[in-house]
Amino acid sequence: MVVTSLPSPDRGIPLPVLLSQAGELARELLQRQLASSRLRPRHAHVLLFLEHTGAAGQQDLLERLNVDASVLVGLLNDLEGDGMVKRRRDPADRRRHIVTISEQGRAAVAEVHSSIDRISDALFGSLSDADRGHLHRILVALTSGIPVTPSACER
Amino acid sequence: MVVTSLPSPDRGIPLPVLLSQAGELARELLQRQLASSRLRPRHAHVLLFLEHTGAAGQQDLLERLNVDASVLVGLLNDLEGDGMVKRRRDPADRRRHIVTISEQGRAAVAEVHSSIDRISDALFGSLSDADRGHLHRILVALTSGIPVTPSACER
DNA sequence: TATTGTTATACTCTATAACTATA
DNA sequence: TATAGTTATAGAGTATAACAATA
Repeated sequence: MVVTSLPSPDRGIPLPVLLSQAGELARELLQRQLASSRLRPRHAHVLLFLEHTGAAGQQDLLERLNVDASVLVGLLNDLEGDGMVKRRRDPADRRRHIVTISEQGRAAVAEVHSSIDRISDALFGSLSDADRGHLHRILVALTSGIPVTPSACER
Repeated sequence: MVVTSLPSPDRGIPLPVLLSQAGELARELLQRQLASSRLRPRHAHVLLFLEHTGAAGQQDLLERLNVDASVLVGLLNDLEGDGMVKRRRDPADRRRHIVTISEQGRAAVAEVHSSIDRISDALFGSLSDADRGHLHRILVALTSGIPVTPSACER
């Protein structure tokens, strides 16, 4: 008997695919948990980033959050309309907007942390503290590599 | 001086948010790497799942891949149109479709593995083998919990 | 001429509801 | 009556391109 194609060894679901699927899972839970507020996951990301940077230019934000400039404009319009962030011109370079988080924004981000604590249990409840630590350390390493340069994966 | 609101302790970016962002990163790289073929990430997910199950009902697929039934129909139409999967009625329950992967589908999924190997290096190149192992084990644990029950995160 | 931010628009992805056929 | 699959359609999310202001 001639075997025309070798049976492919089952390598299982590859790591990047698992990561993508787990990320969707986390995003979905977060979205559902935030639904009661008027925040979507991206809004939460902006607030969380501003919480520990205090202020940032829009370029910084879109690079770190990996969103398009036009998308960020919409997010900031929403957040500014609700008084959670403020935009002001950078005196040193009047093209730039410096985005800051307001007191109201800090209050909202505290709620976000509470929401996230709840889904953390649902997501990571089965993980040991050590595993949570591992995961956190690894993900920080991965996401600190953002933004993705298009050339990063071209052969 | 009266402090009207306590300075919120910076807890950093929470784990579910990091996971969501890392997942988007992986998804984006995968999408870019698959762009040369006619496959999108979801198509690849279907093929990868069928590769190691051989055959599955559409209900199994949509639960495992966490996609809507109508979305799955479109994906399978694409894949079947390209001869990568086949649908046949389940004789035991003629409502069900049993989906199988074809030889051509197995060839395509081999290409997918190659594509993924390339982005794996870009994504996880900075990680030790031990960390990759940790991550794999943890993500398998997380994604095996799919599907998400809506009640899972409701207080 | 390049960069920051904005707007308008088109495209993709996904979810919802109604439908067919089988059980 | 309930379930598997399909279709059509609307909504959300995102990217693209043209623009204004500033460097």
